[in-house]
Parts: sequence; structure tokens; C-alpha cells
Amino acid sequence: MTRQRYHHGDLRRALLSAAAEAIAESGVNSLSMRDLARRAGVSHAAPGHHFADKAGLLTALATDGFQQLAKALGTSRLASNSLLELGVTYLRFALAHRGTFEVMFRTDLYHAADPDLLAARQRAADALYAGMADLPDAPAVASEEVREVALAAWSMVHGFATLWLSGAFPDSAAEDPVEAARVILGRVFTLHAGVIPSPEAS
Amino acid sequence: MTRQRYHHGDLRRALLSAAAEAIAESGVNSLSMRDLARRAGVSHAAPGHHFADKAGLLTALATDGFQQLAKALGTSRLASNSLLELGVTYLRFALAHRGTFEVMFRTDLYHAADPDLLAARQRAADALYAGMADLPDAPAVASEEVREVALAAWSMVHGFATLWLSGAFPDSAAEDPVEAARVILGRVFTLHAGVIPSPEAS
DNA sequence: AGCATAACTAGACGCTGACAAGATGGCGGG
DNA sequence: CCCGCCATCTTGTCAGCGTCTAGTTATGCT
Repeated sequence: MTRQRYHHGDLRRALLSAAAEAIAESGVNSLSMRDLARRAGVSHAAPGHHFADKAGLLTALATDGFQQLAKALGTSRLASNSLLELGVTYLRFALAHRGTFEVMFRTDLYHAADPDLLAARQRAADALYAGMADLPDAPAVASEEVREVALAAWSMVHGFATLWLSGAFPDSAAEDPVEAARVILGRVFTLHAGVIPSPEAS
Repeated sequence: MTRQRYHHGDLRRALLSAAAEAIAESGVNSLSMRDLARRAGVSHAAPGHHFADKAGLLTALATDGFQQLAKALGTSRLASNSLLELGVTYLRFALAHRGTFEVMFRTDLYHAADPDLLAARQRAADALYAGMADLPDAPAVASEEVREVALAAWSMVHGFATLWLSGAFPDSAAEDPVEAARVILGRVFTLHAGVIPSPEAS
């Protein structure tokens, strides 16, 4: 886990952050190992020593992403255990780390069976479900049905994030996606639970 | 539009369908123009005459996809103008044409400014919003707010489709995604509108 | 001090997308 | 009828990519 300083310093982490930045800028398909090596000022084969192959690098990137997401979701839950705010946290993560987020849900790009990745993904899923379990709202649904509502909520916020990132929405939601999501998610969630966190309107 | 028969027959369409199949099998990143040409039994540079470049082929594929989606949504609306069934149609399309669907929302892969593509995308969006406008339900929301609910519904079904396709869901929903979605979407939509289409349960 | 080894370099291979220049064949104007 | 035109397709070429192999440098342990 802990990386010492070697010739470069910490090439592994430099490559990962450079990759996240490059993907956020110009998409994952135009990412090149050799270009990453160039940015880091090392030879074209140097990355191969830290990551078995390109999929290995993306596996590490996705793993980091799931860990960060799990942490963010856990923090959000403690701050204000609101289903709506949990969704906003999810969206904020997708926007702030769009390169990493893009890779996380492209299982064809990395080694999906990697144990570290699976563990991190599970931890993020647990954080998500945990945040939904002790909802401040939704007293109307039985415990069994919580799972269904959780899938619906996850689907909605994930779909909103991906659609917005791909520019599929009309400009209405393009200005401030977080605020737009707060209104949209809030409308469904509050109607569902009968509890009104009152996003902002009177 | 209409393609005559030439040396190959109809290479353009053959390439597009082969591309959709190949992407559905092994992802868009492992798609190769040369492999497509090999499958069609032509030389490696033949595709270049029908599509300016790889992005051009994917642009055409996405355009076809949006046209098909618009058609499917329109048909669904006529068959049973239910918001739930419209969502199911959307999901069915994503599952049946997962290769095409994957490309449609990856704007970094194709020429996003292509006029034909923009027109097809707009037509699909219109079909989606039209299907939501004359809902059988949702009498509680004002006409302005229909747009917000539409975005929420679109986000939810889109998110469900992409999450399922990426294998992110626990196995619970993995068996029959359409039925699972019917339950999940129905739970939110019916609670929202106060109308119960009663998916299947007693 | 010396050495095993992690970290990196240099070179090569087959593959890819893209470009240029030549071959092939159907169709309309003479 | 046939002849030239042009869309279609082929062959050849190029730089760049991911990956493999072999060789080089520098670090930390004994």
C-alpha cells in the first residue's frame, strides 16, 4: 500500500491522477499509456512496471474511485441523513471526478474480477444502502420494499449524473446541475415519502 | 438514403450491423475498423469510403439508434399510453440494442455536431416528452412541473438501464431486468401519481 | 562495501486508424 | 453500341498504440 520515494518520486500515484485528469478532459478512449508516461517524464514502458497492463491501471483508478465514493457517502450520511442529500453527494462526486466516474461503471475497461476492486465497490454499495436504510422519511414502505426504493433512487441519481455528463439534457438543467437535481429528485422523493425537506421553495 | 447494390451489396449497412453486434459482444473500445472490414469480406480500407473515419461510423450508428428509439417510443405511446410502459419500452430498447445504446450516449466517440444525428436525437427526445405529456396519471402536478417529473422519470429508467448493463446491481435485479424495473419504476410512479397499474401482484 | 532487487530505459513486434494512389466495374451520354 | 466517368474497392504506406523482452540504474539491507 504505502509507496516509498524512488527514482521518480511516486510514479504510480502520478500516473493515476494524470489518467483521471486526461480522461476527464478528452474521454477514456483517447487515453494512452505512452502519453501518460510522457506527461510523467518517464519512458514509454515505465507504467508497465506499476500496472500489468492498461486495464490494470484502470482497475486501480476505479478502485480508488469506489473508495472515495464510499467515504463521501459515509460522510454525507453523518452530516445530514437525508435521502435527498445522499443523492446530491453522489451527483457531486460524479461531477467532481468525472474521469474516474466514467471508468468506474465501464466494466469492459478493467479487470472486473479484481478482489480489491470488488471490495471497494461493495463498500460503496454498502454506504449507499446504509444511507438509505435509516431514512428520515419513507415510513410508508415495508422493510422488504426499502430495497426496491433504494434501487429506484440509485437509478435516478445515477441516470441524472450520466445523462448530464453526456450532455443529453436540454439546456434547462445545464446551468447548475446540482440545483436542478435537488429540485427534480426532491419532487419525487418528497411525494414518495410524504415528508417535505423543502429544498428551497416556500 | 436508399442504397443501391454495388460490388458488395450494401456494405454500409453490413458494417453498421456488424459494428452493433461487435460492440454488444465485447464493448466499443475493442471495436476495430479493420476487423469489421474482415467480417464483411472487404479490404481494410473499404469502410473509409462510406464513413470518413471511425467517429463517422459511430455517428451513423448512433443516428440509426436514435431513430429506432424514437420509433419504438412513438409506437409504445400509441399502444398503451402509460408512463410505466414508456419506461419499459426505453429499457427494452437498451437491452435489445445494447451495442447501439452504449454508443448513443457516449458523445466523445462520435461527431456530436452532425446535423443528422442532432435531428434524430431531437426526434427521440420529442417522442419521450410527448409520451410523458399526455400521461394517464400525474394530475397533481402543474404543466410546468411536468418537465421536472419527465427528467426524473427519464433519469430513473436510463440509470436503471445503464446500471444493469454494467452489472452494477446485486443479483436480485439480474434475473429479469424488465420485470424488476416494472416493479421498481411502478412503485415510484404509482405513488407519485396515485394511480396503480398493478404490475402483477394481487 | 557489496549485492539483490525495485524502478526504469531501449528496442522490437503486431496491431490499429488514416492517408495516397491505383484497379475494377456498372451506368448514362454520345 | 460503346466509351468514358465516377463511385466503389484494393494495395501499399505511415505514425502511434499496447505489450513483451532484455538490459541499465539506483536504493536499501546486511
